[in-house]
Amino acid sequence: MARRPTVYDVAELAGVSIATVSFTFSRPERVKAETRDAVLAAADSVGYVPSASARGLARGRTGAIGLYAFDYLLEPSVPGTPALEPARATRLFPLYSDEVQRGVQLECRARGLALMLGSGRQPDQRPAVIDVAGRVDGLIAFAGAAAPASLQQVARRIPVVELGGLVRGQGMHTVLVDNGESMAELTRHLVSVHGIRTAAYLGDLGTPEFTARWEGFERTLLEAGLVPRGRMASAPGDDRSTVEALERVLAEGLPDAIVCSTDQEALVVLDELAARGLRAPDDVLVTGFDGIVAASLADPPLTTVVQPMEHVGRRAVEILVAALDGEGTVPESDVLPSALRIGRSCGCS
Amino acid sequence: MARRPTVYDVAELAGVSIATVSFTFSRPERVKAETRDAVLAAADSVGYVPSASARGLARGRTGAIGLYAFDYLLEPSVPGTPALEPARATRLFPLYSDEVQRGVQLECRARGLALMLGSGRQPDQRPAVIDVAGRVDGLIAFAGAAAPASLQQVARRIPVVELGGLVRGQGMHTVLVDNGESMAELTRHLVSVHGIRTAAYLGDLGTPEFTARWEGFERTLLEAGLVPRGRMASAPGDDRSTVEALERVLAEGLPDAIVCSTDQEALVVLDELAARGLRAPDDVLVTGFDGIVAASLADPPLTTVVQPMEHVGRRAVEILVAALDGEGTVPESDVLPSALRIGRSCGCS
DNA sequence: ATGAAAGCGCTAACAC
DNA sequence: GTGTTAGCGCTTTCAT
Repeated sequence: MARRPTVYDVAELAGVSIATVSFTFSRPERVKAETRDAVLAAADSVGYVPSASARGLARGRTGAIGLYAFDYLLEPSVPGTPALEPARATRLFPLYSDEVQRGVQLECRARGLALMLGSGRQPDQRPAVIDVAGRVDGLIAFAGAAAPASLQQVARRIPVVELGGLVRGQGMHTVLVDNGESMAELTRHLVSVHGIRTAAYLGDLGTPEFTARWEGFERTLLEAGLVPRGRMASAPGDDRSTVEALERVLAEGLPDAIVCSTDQEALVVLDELAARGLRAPDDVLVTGFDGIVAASLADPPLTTVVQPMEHVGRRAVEILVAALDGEGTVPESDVLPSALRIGRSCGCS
Repeated sequence: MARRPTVYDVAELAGVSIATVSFTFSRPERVKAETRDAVLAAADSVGYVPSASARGLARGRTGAIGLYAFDYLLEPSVPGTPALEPARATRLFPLYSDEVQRGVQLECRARGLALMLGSGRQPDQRPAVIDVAGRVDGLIAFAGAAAPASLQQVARRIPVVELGGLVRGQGMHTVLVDNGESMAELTRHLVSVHGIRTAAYLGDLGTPEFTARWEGFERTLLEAGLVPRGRMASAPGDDRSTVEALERVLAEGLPDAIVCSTDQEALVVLDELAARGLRAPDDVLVTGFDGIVAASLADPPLTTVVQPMEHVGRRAVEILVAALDGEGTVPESDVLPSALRIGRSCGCS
């Protein structure tokens, strides 16, 4: 590849100084029209592509924001071995994080911001989130995707929005839904409309959002005078953990309902129940959380809590931009509305 | 936000030179263990986040690749006015480009590459693709998303993979399917299995891929001794253009089949036919191209050509990486296999 | 309206 | 094994 032409090449060809070249691009109105034309012509003729690295270094800003996400878990751990059967992986796309990412992308496009995507699985030792943070003016991260300590370190330098996270200090913001109350509402539906007496919970406590869901479930059952079975550990994206959790539930005897912390897990549960000759809602009620596309397409369609996923992503960008403009000194924690969506998996017709 | 600590701060605190700090991160094995520990401790304590701009400038490489995509057209042109009714926009996600992007993302993650996302709609005058190109070591672009001239300019400096584009010179690569033959196969199916006599074509000639599709259709009809109706201009993502194209088709009298250049357009056609009391395949056969998720979910499911979208994205990254490693001096044009997928919209049961 | 020059933070020879 | 130092390409005062 040819050496990339620089401002020096353009300046020389146009017969001006590099400062003039720079001004031509950054503040065209400050340059005489004919000078500007000469510079632009020179730039075109040498194929000038400004270096974002140099510009970023000089300006102290990159003009990009970052999105730090989970490693999908769709990548095979052993190359050549699919981590997930293609059919299932395909059926699940787009997941929660994909829909949120879409919102982030759309908002970035609308604002002319470049978006840097990063995720775990970097080969080196430094936390990958630090690497991404070094490339951008502000960072959005899914809670649980990066170590809280790393994120806090980053937040000391650039604004951070942790999706579904806790605000813990300066420069840290968050966008989320009221997970506890949403899960409580869903659980109340099962109790009051479907009269369940026993319910199992499948899920994880790895993030504040997940914890809130479990607590919303537990609290509601207790309020209804029912005794929740203990939580069975299961993680979205790790189907085996979900299957094992389900097996433990079944070993204790079929409950009236199986409440899952995410749609992704609920869909696995539906599949596994079917494989055992059981069917929702006839044999057991099943619910999810998130409102991903696959949830509505499932048979039966999942009863779930729909999160405003695109909106979550857009809002995160808005908060970041405000923070970059200096308005965001105060940590923001934005709670967006979610909605119960009744499918047939809970026994409703 | 506090001033970001630099190598100088870390070096001072650790009592070493900045070179040692640099080596500690880039080649840890070249540094004595205790020195390394001291540096890492110092870095941690000041919250050091290396500047990718400075590193990129010094190294001449950014460690990121770029993906330049269309502006979705889902953004309202007049703020506040949805460009597309939410229901339809949602139903269509993920589109062809989303699935390809997913492949790019997955491959980047697997390789520890950062991914820079860019698209049109930048507020300034310089082509947005130039801006993205300045930020990365290699660029993937959807054909038609950027002006060919800009892309060629970029390709003189960094390797470029134009998805579905033509290879026009050094540093330009492409990944695509055999659009002409695939469309021909689809058309032959309509002719030989369903015995169509008249067929209308809805689509665009804006990219080489689209042109090849039209030609494959036209050629096949002529070979079968049928006279194709002229192509009706319609663009995916611009629903109004598709609706108008359909109106022109209907004004000429209902053909046996309506062949669309993309699933996205075919889905609009199905909707609009329904709105006129017409139904595929009873009143007219309808086909698409791409194999997006919404195509299989449509009623009736679309007969279409399925592109290996995720694979296209992954392959593009592979080509770029090879080119960056210096193996890619020769322009590559990679043709991936596609497959006819029979739905019910063509009249098959 | 334009130019000179001092950085921006890091890397990589090269010297020690 | 570690330090010195010269850039990398651009922006941005400050002069002119």
